[in-house]
Amino acid sequence: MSQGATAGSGRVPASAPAPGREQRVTKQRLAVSAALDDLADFVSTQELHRFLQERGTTVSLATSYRILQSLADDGLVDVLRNADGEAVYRRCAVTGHHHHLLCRNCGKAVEVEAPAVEAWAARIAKEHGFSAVEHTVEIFGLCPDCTQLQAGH
Amino acid sequence: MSQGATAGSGRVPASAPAPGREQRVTKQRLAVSAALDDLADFVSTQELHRFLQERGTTVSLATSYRILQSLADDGLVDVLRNADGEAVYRRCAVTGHHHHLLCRNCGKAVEVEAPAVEAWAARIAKEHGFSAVEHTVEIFGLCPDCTQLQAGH
DNA sequence: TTCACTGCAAATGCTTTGCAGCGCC
DNA sequence: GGCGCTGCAAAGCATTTGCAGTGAA
Repeated sequence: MSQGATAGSGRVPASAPAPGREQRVTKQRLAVSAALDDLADFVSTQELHRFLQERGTTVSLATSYRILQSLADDGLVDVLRNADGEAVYRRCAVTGHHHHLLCRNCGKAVEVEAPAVEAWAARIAKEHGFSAVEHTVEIFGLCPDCTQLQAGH
Repeated sequence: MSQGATAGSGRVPASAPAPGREQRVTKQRLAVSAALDDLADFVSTQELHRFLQERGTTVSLATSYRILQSLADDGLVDVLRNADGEAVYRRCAVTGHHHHLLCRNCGKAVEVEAPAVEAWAARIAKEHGFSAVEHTVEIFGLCPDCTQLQAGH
């Protein structure tokens, strides 16, 4: 609690993500980006690193962590936590801000948008005088498939 | 990712949790249970352990982890992951569902209700065929006091 | 040439586990 | 009296970070 919030990325939420923040295009960055495209599903840093090794591309583990965090900070990928508490990333299908509907059994994730919730969060924060606001919204449940399995049990 | 539930506990999912699985009533177990009642909200094991220490009850950190996992295995508490990937627990039967507006600087928390959000979450889940739904909503920002401090800086 | 990006390895911090003693049943 | 539960300390792991060399612009 004391080491607060920062929602995954160990970065100070400097309110403005610096627009002119250029990023050098390196072999490693391209490799990670390409891997995310190919995987097209949530992967942990460890998994992505293993994938790159098998593919023959060499990117050190530390660098994998750094690139993934960087991408997440820039909003280019989605960050979530799997059941083991590891951070998992996936290329954003939707570029805008959105939330997730997660199956607590199989891990399936559905992206959902919630303009109403965004507005609500902004209003509540304003009413209480809060600034530099961010929010997280996650819905957990059993997806249709897992619901059936449970019922059959 | 592939392995559901057990969330971190290196425990074999023995399919049937053995009905007669008796649990000895120890001072520590009672202390943890009482603490969960008093906190009545999601706490990480570390937080709960700190809380117990401040309260004067002595329960080792390792034991806190064991008891919390045990309770979770028996379905007596809810388990979730916070933004930092730590496991957070909460007593199941919650009276009065609500969310929080948190200051990321001083930790101040304001409880807020959001009937509109509850309804939205339920609807979204239903649309996607999800059952046994729960959700978490947290808003992070700088409280009025901390906003001023930042501005003055 | 400059300075961000990398790789390596050590460090960090949460969580788990082995082992011996204690206390609930 | 037996055996599960505790505490302590060491081990395990994912993730982060310091530092010096490399390469993109």
